[in-house]
Amino acid sequence: MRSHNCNELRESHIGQQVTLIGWVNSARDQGGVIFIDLRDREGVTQCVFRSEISAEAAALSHTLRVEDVVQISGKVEARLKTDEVDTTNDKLATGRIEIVAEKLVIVNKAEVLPFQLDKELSNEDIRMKYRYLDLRRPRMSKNIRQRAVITSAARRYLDESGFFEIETPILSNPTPEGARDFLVPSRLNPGRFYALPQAPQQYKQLMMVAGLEKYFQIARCFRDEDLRADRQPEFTQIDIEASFVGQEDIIKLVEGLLASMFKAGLDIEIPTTFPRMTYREAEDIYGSDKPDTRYDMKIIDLGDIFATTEFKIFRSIIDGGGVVRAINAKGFAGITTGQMNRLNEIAIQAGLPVKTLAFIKLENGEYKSPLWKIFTDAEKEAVVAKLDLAEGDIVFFAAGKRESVSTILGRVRVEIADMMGLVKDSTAYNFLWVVDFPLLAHDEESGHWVAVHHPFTRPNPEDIEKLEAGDYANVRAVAYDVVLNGYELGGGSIRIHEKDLQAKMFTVLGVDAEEQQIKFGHLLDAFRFGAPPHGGLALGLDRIAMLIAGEDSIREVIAFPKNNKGADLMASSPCQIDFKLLREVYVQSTYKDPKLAAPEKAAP
RNA sequence: GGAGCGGUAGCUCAGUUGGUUAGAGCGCCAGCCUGUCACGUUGGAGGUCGCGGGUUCGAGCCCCGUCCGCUCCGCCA
Repeated sequence: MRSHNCNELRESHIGQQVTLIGWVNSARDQGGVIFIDLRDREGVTQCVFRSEISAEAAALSHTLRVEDVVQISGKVEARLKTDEVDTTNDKLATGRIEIVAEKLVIVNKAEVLPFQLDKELSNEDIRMKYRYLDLRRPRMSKNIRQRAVITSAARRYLDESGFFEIETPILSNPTPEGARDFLVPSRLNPGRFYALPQAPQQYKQLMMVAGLEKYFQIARCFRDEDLRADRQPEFTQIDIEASFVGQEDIIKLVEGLLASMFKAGLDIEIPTTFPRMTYREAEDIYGSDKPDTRYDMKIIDLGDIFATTEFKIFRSIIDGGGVVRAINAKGFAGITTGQMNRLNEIAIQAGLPVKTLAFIKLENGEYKSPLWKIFTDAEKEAVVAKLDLAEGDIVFFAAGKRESVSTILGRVRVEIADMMGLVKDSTAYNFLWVVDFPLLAHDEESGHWVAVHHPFTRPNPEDIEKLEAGDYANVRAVAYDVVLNGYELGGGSIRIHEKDLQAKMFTVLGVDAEEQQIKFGHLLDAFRFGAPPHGGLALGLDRIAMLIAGEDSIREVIAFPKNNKGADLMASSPCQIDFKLLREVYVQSTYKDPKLAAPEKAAP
């Protein structure tokens, strides 16, 4: 069908007879001479039609329309370049040659497309409905290719590191205490259901018990939760588990893995030792467990300055074990009213107990602040010094419980960075390990302790006494997240491999012995028969591909993603299921469609 | 479940204080054009202003409701 692809021919091919096949990328009909840019997935090659060469081909070329599939045969010729005329095109890799067409076969005509492939398109409905056309656009085609390349690099790296790629069941059980599950009814077992896996967590641990030692999987995972730009109901993890390893082994492996993926995807060398930060530091300094460290704007604690303050509000908060903290948005004193309102909204949403975010700004040598008249001279001086408050700066304050203040200032920090455009270098990749996550968190709503990572996570051996003593809030886990530019790329932990410790953990989480046996019996049993110490991590492949592609939604790196409501507009899924099909799997719908349920109005 | 932004030609968007026949660019259709590469050029077609109701002499614009999309919070590794 073809002798070369559309990105192959160079000056060295001049004089050769070739056949190309692809899509009409553009047609420039000049009456006597017609230029067709022929495109395949590799690139574009210009083909010229002249009636002197082939009257038949030239006549047919007048009828070509963008996106027709055509086969063109002819001779490779040099494009003319003299002092007077230059017909070469440096924008094309093939721009120094062209095909002088002798034969044209219209393989398949294309109707007029619903949108132009060479223009950006903001209507995501239409993009998704015609996703197969959307994917023809260079940007999307590049994204999908890049994803394939980095996936392949990950496979190669793990393969070379001695990991077996092993598949785990898609039809499995619901995940206790996890996200909502997608359910699949079982026809052979009336009234019973499978669930699609949220992650292959238990299977991979059981593979370690099985003695497979090093496992990975490019694993599809499913969660029935609300969606976001970086969240899809089905997504892909690079899931990794290994035996006889500690945290340092996993960290080293993953640093190398990510380096190989970035090398493959972007041809850049990233440093293979990432900075580390404890969870506590991340929360205190950046107000997030996945801080974006491409810009500074650290949260500063002012507890020492206000330790003995007369200012009643700060006084009572500090006495009550709370904190007073602030961030300095350097050079942002010119903040607009609209931006200020936006920050207030964000702060309130994040839990700010008052209606406005307190600030101090220094403009034209003058301090402006609702707090200024309240602070003593010594406090003013200390605040200015500690926050490095200079001309043109604005400082935002929050006071209250430690966690709440972190959240508020962390969100405000990110928003300010966005408003100020602090991320100037779009090719900056700030990797970071966040370590020493807490093992447990108290869920205010249910009153229970819940696992911060998951219930199989190993408590830090130094904190075992605290676990025994019931001091749950202060038990650290051997758990770690890898973060890039404010996105969590992945997380993992060293696991519990002892039956008794695992049972103890379940008990702390409020799972009694009977329930343990029902839900986790297989795992507890497995741990009785010589389970090796093990641990691992899972990386979000979609997010990595997104960041490498420079996109801000994972939909841009997934061939057929779902929209905000989990729908595929092209295939119209999810769809209604025929009553007969439901009956076969013993499922009865209790849903009443409000549109159908509305009583018919009598015609007038 | 909540908040914000959006929905005007096939696509991207503009549309003033509510006022004549709702505009532009690209695309599309029909011509012209032998060196273009965002080709150029002449002419033309194309609209239920998301949908429903209301206010008004008059609504793309104001009000109420509703649907859809996106972003964020809640939720979620």
